[in-house]
Amino acid sequence: MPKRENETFFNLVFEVVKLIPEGRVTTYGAIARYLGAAKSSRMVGWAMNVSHFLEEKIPAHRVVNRNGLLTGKAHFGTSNQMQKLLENEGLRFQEDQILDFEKFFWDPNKELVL
DNA sequence: AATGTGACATACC
DNA sequence: TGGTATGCCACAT
Repeated sequence: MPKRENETFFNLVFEVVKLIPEGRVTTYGAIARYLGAAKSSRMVGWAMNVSHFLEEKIPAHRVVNRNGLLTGKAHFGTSNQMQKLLENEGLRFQEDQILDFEKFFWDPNKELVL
């Protein structure tokens, strides 16, 4: 339903999210910062929300909040869907939180070169 | 057209 | 240490 025709913040978000390597995760803030809108981290979350309606496959499960907490798990099919996907990529959890989060953290600002 | 809301992050009591 | 307030932008109503 969303018409992602225009190249907007959203599209950019998707671009970045799709670049997240398997077994890695990043945060809303990191993405927002990478896009030059550090204070628009909320929009990243919105983008993820909309991503479910998109035809493109957005690994939204690889995007978590700054605490490495699966805040968006509720938006996946089941509560454990998101965690399951990540576990399948080799991550471990404890109370919906990623263990060694920093270790798996993929910062577009670092990994990608502007 | 205006207002409210949201998968966050930061700053400030 | 922890709650409240604010920024930010797209989307739904």
